[in-house]
Amino acid sequence: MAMGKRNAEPCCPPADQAADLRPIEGGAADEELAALAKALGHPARVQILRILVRTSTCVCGDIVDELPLAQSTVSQHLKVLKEVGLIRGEVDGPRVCYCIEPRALRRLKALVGGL
Amino acid sequence: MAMGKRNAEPCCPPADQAADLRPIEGGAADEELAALAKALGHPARVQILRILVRTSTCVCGDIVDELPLAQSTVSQHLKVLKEVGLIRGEVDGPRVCYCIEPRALRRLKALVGGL
DNA sequence: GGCGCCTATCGTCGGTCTACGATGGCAATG
DNA sequence: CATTGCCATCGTAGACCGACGATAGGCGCC
Repeated sequence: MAMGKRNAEPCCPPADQAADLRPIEGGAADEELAALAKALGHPARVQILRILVRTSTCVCGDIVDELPLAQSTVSQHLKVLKEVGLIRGEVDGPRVCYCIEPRALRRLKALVGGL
Repeated sequence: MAMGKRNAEPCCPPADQAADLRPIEGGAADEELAALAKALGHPARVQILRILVRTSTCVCGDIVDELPLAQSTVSQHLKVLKEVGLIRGEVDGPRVCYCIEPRALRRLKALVGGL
């Protein structure tokens, strides 16, 4: 099992289209938007997010090469994005594949759009 | 002069509808989005922004009363929002009126929507 | 089994943020 | 002219963030 398969979608979510029912304003929404915005509040993380959105598939070990930062620093930025739920990381054999979490991205757009 | 006048628009921008021509992606856009997002990355600032958007007119001295923070702290949050251009503050006699900057808000929505 | 690659985590240092009280400036009021 | 109200700024203390090197762990390969 688990031969060298590393093509398109070993981890990307299956395009769920369920609408988000949480409110778009109020105290809880304020804190949620603030948390998401804080995660975006760094150029490197914006860049990482863009890379993941652009490829529209999971990216494994190539993210470090795209940024002028040390490997540990990139790992921490990935951790921040993962903690707010904007990205997902799954182990695919020897490497870890990161992909975007479309629901969280839609949620962010909804919260910002609701301003 | 200047009796209790504090109604609609002593400072609010005249609803300019000029489209923003700056690019929505690339290195400069990344830093711009990161700066805007960092300014939003605090619940108090999200709340302030919502207050200004809700009233859709300038708010003078009532912002401090809406938040559970000291006056100096609120002033600093206002300064952060002003430095990224999301809000505008103009002196109106004895008090200072804050209002939202629709262009910056539209720019933020465009940048987030462009993800 | 041992080696090498890739990633996460730890520890640390310097810088920034957040919160507050205290202080100072400015305009209107008395 | 003195006072009052409103806001900005300063100074400070504690918490957090961003960056890095060093270290540890998991997996494939020889």
